[in-house]
Amino acid sequence: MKYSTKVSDAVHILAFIVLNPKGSLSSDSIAESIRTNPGCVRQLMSGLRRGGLLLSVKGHPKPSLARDPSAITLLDVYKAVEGEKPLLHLDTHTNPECGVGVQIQLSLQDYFNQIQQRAEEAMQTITLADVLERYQERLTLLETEL
Amino acid sequence: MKYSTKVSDAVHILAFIVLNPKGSLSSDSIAESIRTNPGCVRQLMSGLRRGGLLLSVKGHPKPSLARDPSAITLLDVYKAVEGEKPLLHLDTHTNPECGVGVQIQLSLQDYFNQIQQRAEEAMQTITLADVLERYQERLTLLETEL
DNA sequence: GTTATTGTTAATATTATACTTACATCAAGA
DNA sequence: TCTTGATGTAAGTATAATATTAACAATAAC
Repeated sequence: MKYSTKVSDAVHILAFIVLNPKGSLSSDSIAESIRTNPGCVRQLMSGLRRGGLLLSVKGHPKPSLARDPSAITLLDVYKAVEGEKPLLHLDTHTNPECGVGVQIQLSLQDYFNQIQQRAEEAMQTITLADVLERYQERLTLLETEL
Repeated sequence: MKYSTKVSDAVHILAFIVLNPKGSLSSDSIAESIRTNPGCVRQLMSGLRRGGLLLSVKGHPKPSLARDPSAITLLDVYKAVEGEKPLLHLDTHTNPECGVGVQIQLSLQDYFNQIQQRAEEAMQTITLADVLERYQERLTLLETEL
C-alpha cells in the first residue's frame, strides 16, 4: 500500500498553527503548506480534535492548540491519528489447520507488543516543543550559511 | 495499502523449519502452513538467504538455518525482509515554496530516527529461540487444558 | 442575510504489498 | 543419462490501506 504519513502531516499542522499566529489558519492555507487539499487537512484536524490536542469550531478558521507544545508528545499525535494501528503487523491469515501457524503468530504477538511498547515510550519522550526547537535551530543555521 | 506481514511470515518460515525436522520443507509445504503460495514463500526465503539467516540451494528442498535460533534476532529478520524501510514515514512531498514545510519535516526526521532506533534495540533483544520457547509454553498449556 | 469556512461523509485514485505465473536451473534417483 | 520435482528469480496482476477529491449541511463573522 501507500504508506501512512498521517503522524508526519499532523505534526506539520500543529507546528504550522504555532508558527503562523498572524497569518491565515484556514484549512486551505495549511493544505497549501503540506501540498495537499483542505479536505485532507480537515480530516487530520478532526483526529487531533478527538485526541484532545486541538481546538476548533465549525465555520471559524482559527484553530488553536489545546495544550502547550511542551505538553503534546509524538505519542499523543500517533494515537490521535493512527489510533490502535500497530507498527508491526501479525499475519492473522495463517492456516488454522496447522497448529504451528496459529500458535507461532500468537507467540510473536507478545514480542511485537514489547517492540511497540518501546517505540511508544520513545514517542512519549518527544514533544511538539522539541520539534519546534529543532526547527528554529535549523532556521538560524540556514541564515548563518548565507 | 495492504500492510506488510513480511516479518511475521519470515519468522513463521524459520520456526517451521526448526519445528519440522522430519517432515517436508518444500516451499509448497511451508506455504500451506502460512496459507499462501509457494512463490511468496520463496521470495521471503530469498530475503532471508541474502540476510545470511538461511541456507538453501536450488532444486533441493532442504532449507536450514544458517545460525542457531538463539543467534537470530527479530532485527536480523526485519533487516532481511524489510531492508531500510522505516516504521514511521515522513511526508517528503510538502510544498518546497513553504519554508515551514520542508524544515519541519527535516526536524521530525531526527526524532523519527530516535524512535526507529529504540524499536530496533527492542528487536535486537528478541531471538528466534525466544519465540520458539514461547511457542512450546503455549503448546504445553493447551495440552493441560484438555 | 450574505459570505466564507468548517466538519463530515462518501466516492475515487494511488500505490506498497501480497499474490500469481512462468521458466530456466539444479539435485536426486532410476 | 534421463526424468522428475523442486528451487530461485523475475515479471505481471490483484488486493487493500491510504491519500485525495468532491459535495454539502451547519456555523461564525460581518
